[in-house]
Amino acid sequence: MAQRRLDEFSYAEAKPSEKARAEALPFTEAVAKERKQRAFPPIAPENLPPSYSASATYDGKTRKALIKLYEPTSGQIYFWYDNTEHKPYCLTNLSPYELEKINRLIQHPGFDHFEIVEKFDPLLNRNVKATKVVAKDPLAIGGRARGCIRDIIPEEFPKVSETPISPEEIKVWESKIRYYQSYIYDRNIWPGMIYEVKNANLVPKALEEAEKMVKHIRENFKDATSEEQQYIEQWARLLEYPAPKFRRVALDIEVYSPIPTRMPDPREAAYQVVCVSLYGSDGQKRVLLLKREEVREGTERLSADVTLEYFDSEEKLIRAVFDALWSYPFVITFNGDDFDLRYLAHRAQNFGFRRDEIPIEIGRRVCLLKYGVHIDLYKFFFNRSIQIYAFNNRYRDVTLDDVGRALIGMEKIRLEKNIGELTYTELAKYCFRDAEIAFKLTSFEDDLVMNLILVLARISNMPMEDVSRQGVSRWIRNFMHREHRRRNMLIPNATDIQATKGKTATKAIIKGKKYKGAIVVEPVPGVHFNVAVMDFPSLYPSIIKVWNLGYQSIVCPHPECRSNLIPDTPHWVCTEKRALESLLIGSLRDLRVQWYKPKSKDKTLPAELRSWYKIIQGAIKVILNASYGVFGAESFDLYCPPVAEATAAIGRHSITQIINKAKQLGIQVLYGDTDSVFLKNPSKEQIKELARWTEHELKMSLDVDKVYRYAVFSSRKKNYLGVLEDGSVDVKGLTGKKRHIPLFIKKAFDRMKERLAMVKTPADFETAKKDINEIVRDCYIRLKRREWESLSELAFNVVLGEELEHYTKTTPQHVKAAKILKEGGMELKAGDLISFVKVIKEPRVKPVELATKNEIDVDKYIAYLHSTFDQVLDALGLDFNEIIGLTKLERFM
DNA sequence: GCGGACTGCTTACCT
DNA sequence: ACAGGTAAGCAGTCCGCG
Repeated sequence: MAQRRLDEFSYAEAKPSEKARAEALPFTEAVAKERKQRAFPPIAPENLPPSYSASATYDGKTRKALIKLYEPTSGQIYFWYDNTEHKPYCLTNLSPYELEKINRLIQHPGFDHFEIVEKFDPLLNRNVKATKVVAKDPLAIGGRARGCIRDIIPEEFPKVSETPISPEEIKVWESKIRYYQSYIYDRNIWPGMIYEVKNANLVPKALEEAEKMVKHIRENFKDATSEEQQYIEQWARLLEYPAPKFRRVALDIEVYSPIPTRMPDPREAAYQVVCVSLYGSDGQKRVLLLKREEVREGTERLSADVTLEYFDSEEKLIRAVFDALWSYPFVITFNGDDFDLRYLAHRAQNFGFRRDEIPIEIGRRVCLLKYGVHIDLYKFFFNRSIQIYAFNNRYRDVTLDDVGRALIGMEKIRLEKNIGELTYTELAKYCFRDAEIAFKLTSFEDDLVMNLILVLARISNMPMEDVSRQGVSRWIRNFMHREHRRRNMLIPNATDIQATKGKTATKAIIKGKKYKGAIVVEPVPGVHFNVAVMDFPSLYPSIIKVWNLGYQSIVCPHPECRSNLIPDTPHWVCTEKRALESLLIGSLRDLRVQWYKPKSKDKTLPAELRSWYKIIQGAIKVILNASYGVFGAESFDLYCPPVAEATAAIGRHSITQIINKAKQLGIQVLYGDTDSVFLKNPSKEQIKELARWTEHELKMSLDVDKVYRYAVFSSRKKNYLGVLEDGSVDVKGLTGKKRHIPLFIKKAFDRMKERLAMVKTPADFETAKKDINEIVRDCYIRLKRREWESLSELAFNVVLGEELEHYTKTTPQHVKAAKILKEGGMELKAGDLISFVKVIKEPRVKPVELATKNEIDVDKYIAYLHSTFDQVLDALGLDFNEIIGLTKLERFM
């Protein structure tokens, strides 16, 4: 099969045009002048070469939806305005005749007209007539101000109705969808995909190579139903079209602060912007410095390719920064929404800049750009799903320093002085480094982050700004909404889904939870050689697919479906109509498991394509991982707890059946959690038979995920250690891997881990045990003798989960330490990491920087060492106290 | 008035 | 603002005990 390379598409490679080349030149007056002359808005010409729909928004001036197109050859953004007279609307079950009686509606300045439409109601399972209430602008439908159309209808109609009617009977649908989203659903515009402007119309650009691939992929799914194939094709198209090179600049600003520990308030913007760094993908590396009398020139230099520009007025400096913000299609910041861009915008306002001179649109929670697309990496990396599933928890604090260190091995420059006391070059270096880290966070591994955002924008149908800021439940909601519109289905209100399908029936094990979750099998303690771990790839998405789960299909209105019961629940599921979720999630799962995952590991493919496939499969993984949970999340627009409950129940049922079958086949099951079984020394035939049986009986695949040379189980669930064939060690749940424990203990644990990795046979264990004894004893003795390198090795590092005042029920140790820090004048907020050591004196804890060697409560640390090692020692037949006892003897001798 | 048993809170982890 | 299940340590409470 012929594989195409991404760069075979000529426009995918940025070939600098004359204009783009000018961008790469050092900053000159001429360049500045040319930029100032650039027209705004940059309206797309009658005919525009292939461009990416990077963003969508509503333009208040023209009252039109607006698509921001990124043309990668020139590296410019072009605006394409709607030319189809599309208008904002919502839907209601009242007739135009009834609605006409509502004076406040008819006289609303934003009201336009009514239309009668027929839609499929997924809760009633039939077509219904509805009235489309069309407005002149989006705020008329549902603005923040009171008195918008969506509120007027249920408020006023009971007053004017001839027959009594309660507000609950009056339905208003789809009034909370953002207008530009509504627009791109209705006009079938796919964010992140490629379009041309032809005769002023926006036309999708078909790429022959990509289409060939899409067809090829579809043909690989012969067993799927034609409906499923259609969806597989739709997803594959979104994923196969190439990504552009993103011309972009990373920006970071430094502001003078009279109180060095306090961040200046970006809403007041009361203090000077003293330095701004710009790090561009086009090679421009600029540091803009404000000349100040008190500052000396430093002796350190920045590298030769960085230009230092000095400004005698702050206003001019800000204008120079704004020039960049008017010209780059993508702007990268770390926390720009809440600081950098917000500060610059307000500072400019304070200077009296005209509105049209400021390139920033200040929102309540975000700061967007009038010209290009602003990506705030803080928001992106803060996203839990991104943190856990896309980056495997490699960073822990969402700070530029920690994310930079974890992902690209770059740290912030540590300052020993306050911003106000730095020399020019110290300041420049510090500020420039931040911009450099921010930029490189988007460029490492072939622009992984930019491409990931692009892929997610395509899957979720969201502008790049939104997808990079919002959570996974919004991504899923949006592609669900899009499909409702595409199929002419009414998008139900959350309250109506809940009223018809809201009840759960199982009892959760954890107090306060809504329903029962997964099964964890009691482990068989001890050391076991040759352990095969078999699991269901994407169990819950598979269940959603195979069992046709969705809010429509669960507890459907058909009497004949009532016997199609879900095990362990009173719920039944529809046998007649395929649920949207089942199709969308199921097809996405199949595509990942059967296509993108294997392709991302296929060494015969070119490296560049492989890395693109890696990004794709990672993006799908993030979405699939959340696809079950969202149904149990109240915040999700299609919240439907019985769907989540059913999914978990089928999961329990499936794994229970596997365990029974395994036993029946004579395989010992050592452990299992949710979707996995750990099998002791199974034969090839046994594995094959179990997989065959599962495929046949459960209609789901069961794979060998990995084989441990040996695994060590304690008696605790979610706690084990496994050594793979290649000698790498999986540690799961053990205290020794938890990130809050003192480094001192962690180091000893890691030594033990390394030693265990060397064990190949049961016989090897004997010497290994002796060495492990030694490791534990050594650690114990060093603690007793207070021989540690520094106190920070003894620090527990615990995240402050809440604001300090919020701890009212109890005062945990890290909060006690935090309170001591606060007394010393430290500013602390939720999310901060507290480092403390355990000391003898009340309150038994102290922030690490305030403690001294002799006040350490050594016995507490020994107790902690004990419990940490016990998790492994008891499985190895070793005893902590015996190890320590030996030591006592030795010390006597 | 004290200590052990117990519950609840909090964090970090697993799938 | 995806879910529930598990481990661990500590804070706080209750109850019995002449």
